Amino acid sequence: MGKPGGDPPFPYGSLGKHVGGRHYRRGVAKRNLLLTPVLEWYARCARELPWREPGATPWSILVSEIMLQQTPVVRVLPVWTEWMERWPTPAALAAEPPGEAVRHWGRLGYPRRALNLHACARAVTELHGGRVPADHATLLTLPGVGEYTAAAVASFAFGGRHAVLDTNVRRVLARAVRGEEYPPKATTAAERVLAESLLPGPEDAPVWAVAVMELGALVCTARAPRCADCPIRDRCAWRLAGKPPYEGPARRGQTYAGTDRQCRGRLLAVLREAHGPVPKAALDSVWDEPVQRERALDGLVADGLAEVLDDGTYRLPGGPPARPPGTG
DNA sequence: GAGCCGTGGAC
DNA sequence: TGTCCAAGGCT
Repeated sequence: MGKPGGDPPFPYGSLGKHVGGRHYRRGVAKRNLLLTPVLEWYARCARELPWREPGATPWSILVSEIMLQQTPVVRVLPVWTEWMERWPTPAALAAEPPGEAVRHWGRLGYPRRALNLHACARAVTELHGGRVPADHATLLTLPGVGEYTAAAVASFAFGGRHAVLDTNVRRVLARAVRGEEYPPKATTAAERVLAESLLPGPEDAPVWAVAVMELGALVCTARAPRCADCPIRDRCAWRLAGKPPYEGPARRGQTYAGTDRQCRGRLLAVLREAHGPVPKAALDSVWDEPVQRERALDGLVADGLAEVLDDGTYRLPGGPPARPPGTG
């Protein structure tokens, strides 16, 4: 079986410790002029995050990526740490009922990701010999793993060469290359082509990916970019154009109060914090509007985030915690 | 492709 | 206060 979580042939933890490209950038292909300044900046300014350390396993990196979907790093850190202590391998999580993943998801948001991660653990255990797949196409078959996450895991856990196109990278490229303040609402083919064209050689591709993401997260931020601290400010098309404001349709517009989402969140919080099945009255007490409440509750059950018992009580799916022998 | 899926911090 | 945003994915 090998080491828990699998042996990463590529150490994510070494990403910040070299500024590479010595060979490839001498090649004839169109050079990525952003590569050297971004890599140097990353070596100097990258955050120290536990999933980037040398001891990180493919499993721990996969967990971090899914937790980080639409969720800030500072909120992921404590939950990721607890998960890694509790479930250091896919097999450890796979041995639990899915409800335990949901319970220990806490308030990270989008709790179906907890269910996805549990399903990932079982798929890895039952279909892939207990090891997180290294191949991008195989990663894509895992629940909750889409284009971005597959590229990120293949790149950061296994050293693959992929365009890793998250919201940070899209924003950096929109500004630096296209000269626009924000990228389009949905990822376009043009963005993928651009990201592919900027990919350095195999040796540098993973560092480049994490470095551009980090630049977007720390410097080239959505609201108040710190252009004075930017390693590519002299090449940034948007800054050189005088930072023209975003033109286009409003990019958001979702209220939250009173939505089904808020209702689902309230209901699930009750189940998470309970240590056993809860009577329906306990759920009724956290949301006044009955039609919406029933719809939301049915939705949670349909999504596999809750289940009804024969006596009409509700709980997280799959029963109580599985206690190891002798610890009850 | 648009809408949906949580939560909390910043401004 | 309300709005925007945070390492997306799925239907």
